[in-house]
Amino acid sequence: MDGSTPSPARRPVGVKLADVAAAAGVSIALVSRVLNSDPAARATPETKSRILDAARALGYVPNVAAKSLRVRRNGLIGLVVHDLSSPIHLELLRGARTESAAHNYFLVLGDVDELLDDEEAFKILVNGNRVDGLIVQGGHRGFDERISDIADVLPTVIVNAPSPVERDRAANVSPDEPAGTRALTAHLLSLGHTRVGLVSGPSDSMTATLRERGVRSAMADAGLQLLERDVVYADWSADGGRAGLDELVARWAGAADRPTALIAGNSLIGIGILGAARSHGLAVPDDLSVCAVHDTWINEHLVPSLTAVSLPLYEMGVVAVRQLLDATVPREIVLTDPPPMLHVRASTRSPA
Amino acid sequence: MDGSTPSPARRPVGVKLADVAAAAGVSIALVSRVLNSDPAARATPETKSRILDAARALGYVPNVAAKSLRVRRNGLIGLVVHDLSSPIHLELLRGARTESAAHNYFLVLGDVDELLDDEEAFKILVNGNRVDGLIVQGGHRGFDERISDIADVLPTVIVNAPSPVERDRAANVSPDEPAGTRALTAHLLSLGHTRVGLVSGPSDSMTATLRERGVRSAMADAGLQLLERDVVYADWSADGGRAGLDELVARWAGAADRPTALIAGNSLIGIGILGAARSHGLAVPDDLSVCAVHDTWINEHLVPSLTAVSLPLYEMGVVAVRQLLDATVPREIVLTDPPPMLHVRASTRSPA
DNA sequence: CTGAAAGCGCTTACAG
DNA sequence: CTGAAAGCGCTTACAG
Repeated sequence: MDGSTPSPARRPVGVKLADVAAAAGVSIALVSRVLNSDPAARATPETKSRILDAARALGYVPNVAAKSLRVRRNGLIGLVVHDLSSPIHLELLRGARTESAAHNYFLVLGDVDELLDDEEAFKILVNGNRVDGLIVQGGHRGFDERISDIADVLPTVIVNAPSPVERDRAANVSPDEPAGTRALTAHLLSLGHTRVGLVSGPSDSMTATLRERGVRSAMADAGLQLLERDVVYADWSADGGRAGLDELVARWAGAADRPTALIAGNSLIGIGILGAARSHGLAVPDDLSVCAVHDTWINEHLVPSLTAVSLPLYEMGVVAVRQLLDATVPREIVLTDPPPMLHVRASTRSPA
Repeated sequence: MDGSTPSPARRPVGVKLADVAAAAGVSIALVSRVLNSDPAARATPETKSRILDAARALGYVPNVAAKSLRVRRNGLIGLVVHDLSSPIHLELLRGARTESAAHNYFLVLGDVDELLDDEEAFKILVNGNRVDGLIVQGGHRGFDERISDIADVLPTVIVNAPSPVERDRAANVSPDEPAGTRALTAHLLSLGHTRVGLVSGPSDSMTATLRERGVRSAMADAGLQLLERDVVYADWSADGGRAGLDELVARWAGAADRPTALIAGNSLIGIGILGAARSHGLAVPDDLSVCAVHDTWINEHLVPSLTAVSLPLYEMGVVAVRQLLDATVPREIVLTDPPPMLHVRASTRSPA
């Protein structure tokens, strides 16, 4: 709630239960029961429809504050993410929003960094009965530590990245990360590449670790391995991808041999690699194949268009909401369905 | 509020005013006054700090439902947009979110299409005292008609596109659209182009009309004009941009002359044009300069990188929230500050 | 200045 | 089965 700020003009009070009751000539208790289709309420069909008609005629809509004060539930789910400008979070957001709507819930938006900065906002959101539950995006250095405080007081679902909270206190919903990079690696191997490099996310990121694991496992399956000198860690950004390739190219300078294909830890890194490759005079895919985790609409429009694997991020939002609303016990869910889907585009081909 | 769906486990009730009052040995009325820094409450400094200490020690956070039932205000602003996946809406969302947070308000998300489909959700959001006010994105065929219903009961700010609602009932915040395309046009003219084409948005879009007007006015200033055969209308999408260029190229087939530069109605259209140009064997910028409205991070990474003008969308979100929270009278605000900013990149150059 | 009390609009045991 | 009444946790005239 606010405190400091002037407020919008107060609205006129709307139609309330008492108005409907008066119009229908019954008690407000009965109206409440009928409107909430309480099975105990067995008013005659005629009375029932009189109530329903009156409610409709008056345009009755329950006052959400009064209702939630009574039932201790307010129809709001908090969604707390890292960075709204990433296309990744958008898919999550869309999934969560659609599923919430299907349950007549609305989504309240929070931003990790802001919540860390503004303790008051944090408390209002978490302790003020502001929301019925919270979906938080894990994998943020500073915020991960606070998740446990949240889980103390609110049903909590951590999405996107495993977090340090004990398994029985918060649910966890994440994509099958290794499966995604496994699919990318298998694709490259099937093209005939035998030496594959990785521009990973930050080395302390659990998500990055899982993705790297997928690459390693697919390589191992083929009797190959990911060489240490073919792996570099970078920010989850285009600049990170650019710096990552710069670093690899520097390593290649004195070497006899180099990878013929690169996997990017996410699509932003992939975009950065594409740009950096041009700077270094490396033609993609002729000199170097490139592919990335996350399929966003932009991949299609890059030059060359970017081969990528899509993770079920929309579904992650959907499942997170379901877990919050339906589940009785916190669970750890790895989304294996739909499986990661490979979108082959122009940035990958057989090695020269 | 929900009705149909099982709900998350009820949380234990938290610390309430009565607990603080008991701990401090005063009435709950006094606690309420001190905590809300009611100037009338002149408890001795000692009492005051006893209250404050007790509240802090117990971790008191006001119950938002009870509070809003009393004061008829709930600290929530609804933001209703067309399509969450567009980078344009994201900037608006970010601005609105940040400014809301500064006022201790949270944002509740709505989707235009979904609200049109789900009348119940619409009523809860609009009539159920769910939010204190609504920021809606104008320019949506179906939804624009509903805005007037909303403005009847809720403080309303229309952003992004002028809407048919009478000026005194809803505020209006939009960028200076003509100024944006004027800047693009002036840029092209300064490069030496004299015939400029336009792949506009839909012909029935007010935003598209305003942007077209900017092009015309800048051309007129230079004693030139935008020819009808150089204008084509398209969806606000990459596919639209692609179709737009296809159409223009078809027109050029039999013609002696054609534009040497194209302005795209938005960045998605611009991206589509870039792709279509490649298909048609047109080199950008050598054969054709291309630039667009809206500067998003992706423009930098396209090939060639895309010259664009940025509109103050973040600021639009900020101003919309301020208008909602502070203003006493609905206003029509055209954002002239910051002015549209031109980002010159590789997609524009002097004609051959 | 402070406290007791009313009341915001609902739901839900509890009687009848 | 239905209604009268209590109560959810606050704020705010109204007395004192």
